[in-house]
Amino acid sequence: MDIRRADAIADELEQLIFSGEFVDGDRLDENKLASRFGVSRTPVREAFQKLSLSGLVKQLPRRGVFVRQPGPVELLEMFEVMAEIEAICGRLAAKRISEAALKTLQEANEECQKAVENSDADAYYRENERFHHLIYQQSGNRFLEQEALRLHKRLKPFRRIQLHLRGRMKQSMAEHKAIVQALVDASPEEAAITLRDHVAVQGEKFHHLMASLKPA
Amino acid sequence: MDIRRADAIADELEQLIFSGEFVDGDRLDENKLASRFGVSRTPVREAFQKLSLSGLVKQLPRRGVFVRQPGPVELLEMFEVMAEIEAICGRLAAKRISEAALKTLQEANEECQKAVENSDADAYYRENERFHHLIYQQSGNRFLEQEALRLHKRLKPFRRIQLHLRGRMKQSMAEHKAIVQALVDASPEEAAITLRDHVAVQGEKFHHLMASLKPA
DNA sequence: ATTGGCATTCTTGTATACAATACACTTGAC
DNA sequence: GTCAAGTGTATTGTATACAAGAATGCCAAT
Repeated sequence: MDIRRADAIADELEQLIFSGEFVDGDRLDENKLASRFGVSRTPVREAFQKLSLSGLVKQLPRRGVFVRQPGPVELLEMFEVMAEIEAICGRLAAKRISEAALKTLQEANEECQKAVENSDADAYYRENERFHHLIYQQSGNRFLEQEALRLHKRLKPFRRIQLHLRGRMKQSMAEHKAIVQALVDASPEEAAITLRDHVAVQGEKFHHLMASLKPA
Repeated sequence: MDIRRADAIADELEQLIFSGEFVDGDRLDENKLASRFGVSRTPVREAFQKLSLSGLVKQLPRRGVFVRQPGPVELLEMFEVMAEIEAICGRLAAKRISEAALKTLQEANEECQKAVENSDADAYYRENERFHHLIYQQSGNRFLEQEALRLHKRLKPFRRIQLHLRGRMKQSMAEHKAIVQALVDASPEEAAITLRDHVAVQGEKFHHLMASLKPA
């Protein structure tokens, strides 16, 4: 086990919420979770603190903690913000990216391409993530990078779903090409726009997907 | 005292760090703070969790928690992000702001003007905050609003300092006018640019201030 | 039958006790 | 005299014990 169990438990709980074991509105029982993880309530409570700050759970005083999954509206809002954040990263990266990083970015993109050809969704997902993280990094603003990573992580489970939509991976690749081109050309506004659209479309796809599932 | 002392302690510690009682690198002693607040270590530790997630302190496992004030570089990065976030709020608000909110915004701005005429820095600070919060709100994106508020709060102690620079309030007012005009005109890009510059200049001013103080 | 009040029980929030690790100081050897 | 190793102390991390508030169920009254 880890040195600091409270942190490990926070991660595990996060996974459990992402995986759907706990859904919106569920109360997280301190005692049950404590015995489940084989620890006392103390580290479980410390984990709750962390989760509540990330927004995954909500603490009602003297009532307990409840998992709080974003609804369709909030999700759309989050994707909108993600799109804008990535646009900022792109705008700054276009001005600041190094030649070496540009090369690495192109490599990551080629790996994406290969994954598309092999219809390997997992590989695509992995390389796509690397692609985006590189752009965050090349914004040259560590604070921005951290914020982007935070939000990216938060949207992870929702982004994954819409990857399996027909033709999405191919379309996404075309968008990547445009993004790389903008960075090569060192045109900040083009990079911002292409990245914004690239992410915004994810939000919209997801929204459509939700809408088509809801009436059922 | 409050019902939930851990939260109250988190707030108090935040204030203590902002006020400068604890400076960068200081170790926060659980026992000392516990007896200082008249509680046990438990609520103090819970408060630490919160603070570490906001980035005000850093937890080294088995070593303790240390206050972590951003250095000049990180501060500049944070202001850069704040500028971009506000630009986004402005762009969206220009499209979505209601007539009523526009009126309220103009009122807040007039209060700012009065404060400038009276050389009332406190009043200016208060109304300026209201002005910006209104724009966050009128972005029509609650999630974005929350994020903007979070960062705004984080930068509070640093923004306050540079308000006392000569002529800053007057210049700031001119910028406010341009922002309001852009929102009235419903021109998203103009709103984005004016807001970005308005905030970015704060970061630069602060940076200059720091630079002029550092050699001492 | 439904509603209001009381009591019981369960859960959260805090305090204290215990365990384990890191730091400091001392002591001894080279 | 300096460095290293070991012991002791202090501090963190976890478990348990206790206190206070909230939820639930039961009983009575309308």
